[in-house]
Amino acid sequence: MVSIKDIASAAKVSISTVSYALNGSDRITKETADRIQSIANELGYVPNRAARMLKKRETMLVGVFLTDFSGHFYGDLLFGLKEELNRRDYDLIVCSGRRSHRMIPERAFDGAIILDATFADEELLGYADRGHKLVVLDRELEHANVNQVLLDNKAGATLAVEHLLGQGLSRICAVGGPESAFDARQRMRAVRQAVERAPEASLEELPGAFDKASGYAAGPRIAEAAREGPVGVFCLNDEMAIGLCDYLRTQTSLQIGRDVHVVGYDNIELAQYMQPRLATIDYSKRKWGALAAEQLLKMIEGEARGAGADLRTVG
Amino acid sequence: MVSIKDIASAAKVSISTVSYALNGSDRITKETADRIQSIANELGYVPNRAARMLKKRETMLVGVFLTDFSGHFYGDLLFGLKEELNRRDYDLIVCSGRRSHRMIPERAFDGAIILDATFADEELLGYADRGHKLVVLDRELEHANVNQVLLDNKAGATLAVEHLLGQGLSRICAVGGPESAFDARQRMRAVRQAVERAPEASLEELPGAFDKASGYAAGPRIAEAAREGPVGVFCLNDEMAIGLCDYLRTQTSLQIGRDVHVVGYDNIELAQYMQPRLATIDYSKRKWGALAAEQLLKMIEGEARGAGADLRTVG
DNA sequence: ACTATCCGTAGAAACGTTTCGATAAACCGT
DNA sequence: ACGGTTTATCGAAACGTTTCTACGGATAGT
Repeated sequence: MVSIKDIASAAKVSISTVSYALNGSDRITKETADRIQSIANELGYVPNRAARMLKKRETMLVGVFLTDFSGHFYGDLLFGLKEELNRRDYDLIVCSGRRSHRMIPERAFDGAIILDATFADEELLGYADRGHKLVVLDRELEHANVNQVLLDNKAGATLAVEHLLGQGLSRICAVGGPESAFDARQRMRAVRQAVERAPEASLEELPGAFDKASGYAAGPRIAEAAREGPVGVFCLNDEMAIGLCDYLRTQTSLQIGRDVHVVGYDNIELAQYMQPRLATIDYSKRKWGALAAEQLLKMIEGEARGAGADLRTVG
Repeated sequence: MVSIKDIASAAKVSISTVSYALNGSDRITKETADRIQSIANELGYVPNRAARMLKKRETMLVGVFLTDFSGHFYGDLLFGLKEELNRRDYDLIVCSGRRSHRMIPERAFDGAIILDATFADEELLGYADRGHKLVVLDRELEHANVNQVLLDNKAGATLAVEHLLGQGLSRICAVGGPESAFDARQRMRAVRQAVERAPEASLEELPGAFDKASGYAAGPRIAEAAREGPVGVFCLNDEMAIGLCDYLRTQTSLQIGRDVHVVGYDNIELAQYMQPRLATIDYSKRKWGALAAEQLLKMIEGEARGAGADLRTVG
């Protein structure tokens, strides 16, 4: 593999000159710089990322951690993230699985974005304590090295319940999320408040885990409730709503939109292709991603500047 | 950040001893090794990935390149990939976008898996020429450093057409893929052959680009054809099939499954949630991913062994 | 013309590992 | 007790960069 050294000997200059030239330093005359540049191109030189990482102590890489690659949820989010990072000359890397967590302490990137239930809060705090920069998505975590990008879960869940109440439904079911999920707790709290505010509305809470299976599992209880008249169901995310619809359609003769009104949350791509189209709470995932990137870069570059890279002893 | 050096001085041994101990070499006595190990744990030592990459000239990382993160297609594939790689102690990294291509020549990973239309064949061959190991998914590319993992597109497409013919449909439409896509060409060729084999079947080919929009765009022509009796449509992938169904449902009164029979390809997750469920050609994406991983590792590790890592002059 | 200043380039150290070869101590058999 | 072998540890070089400091030559000022 051709290295800076090869260019140096080909151009009959020192390796430092090559380095300066290739990085566009004005210490080098334009002519030598151009000459070196073209020799580098000729030889097909590409800088070695590992060496640069090691020396500069920065990677220009940001990792995003997802619970899994199933992906329905993440397309737009990742798009937003990537765009914003690329604008600032960073690259995005997507990771999943417990194994890959170690890339954080190994300094494989300059910062990480966490949307991954396999990270415990304590684990994240541990990384933050050691100086790693993190952004957590829709999770509560207080630390100088952690930024949070939260959704307005309260507003969204309230909207969902009011949508159901507005259709004249007074018997509301809510299918919840895992106890550990911050956003699930926020949404459910808002549901309770919204139902309480309505004079004669009633609420039944059903357990869930944010996956299709739990929506399906909630089916029987909801079908039973629907025997006594139309019922409004708010599933705390779309996956569960889809699971529920699946149950209702295949295992009962209840009609969605008449006997049972379902509303989900997140507006995943699948939602719009359901028949009938699933009612859901939408928010801009792209913007969410861009915001997360911005928060992370603020921490990364903020420190780089703050550390006084340009301090020099004078006189 | 704590380095091997810190451990060395804490343990009052040389850094080489620490390195050997931490890597489980039998040059070091068990007692010292244990002592060093526990000191490392105490100090919270984590090896620096960049340094190790630089020195060992390997990353234990594999990159997979996708056209975009939209994701419907990739969940299971990535799962299969990741599982297989993890079994062999490699980590998986997902990348997208032209910018990130450069990570290949920069040696950011030991090999890459390409399922990304933004790579031109020549670009890939260029990398391969420089010694980078690649696996291309459903793409034809001959090179010593490139392995291909192909799908049996011919069998799948034949199955799809025969499914339609078997339902008594004799007027077949096929919505194609981009001209540059190898799998699209293979599928379309099989379609033609299958139709020709059927005595009185006719085929109409419509252009497409593997996205929902092109399925939608094919709608008017298909609706027109359906006025003269039921027609069978094979969309060369599910995305287009879904786009077509969307058109038929919203813009016409034709009934899917009666006036128009649609079959797709890939069995993406969305397919099973369509109403009615989309007929499609299924294959194991998980297995596909595992196979790709295996092919790549064979090249990577094959070379490592072949290069005689264990050759030693004796006598 | 002689020193002071500046400018372009070179030299060398450092980043954190791995690993080859060397070295000193301990062991063995006779 | 002595050479020879083994054993545990150490020293140093190397991976490919970046970047601080040094240096020599040209230019400019008086």
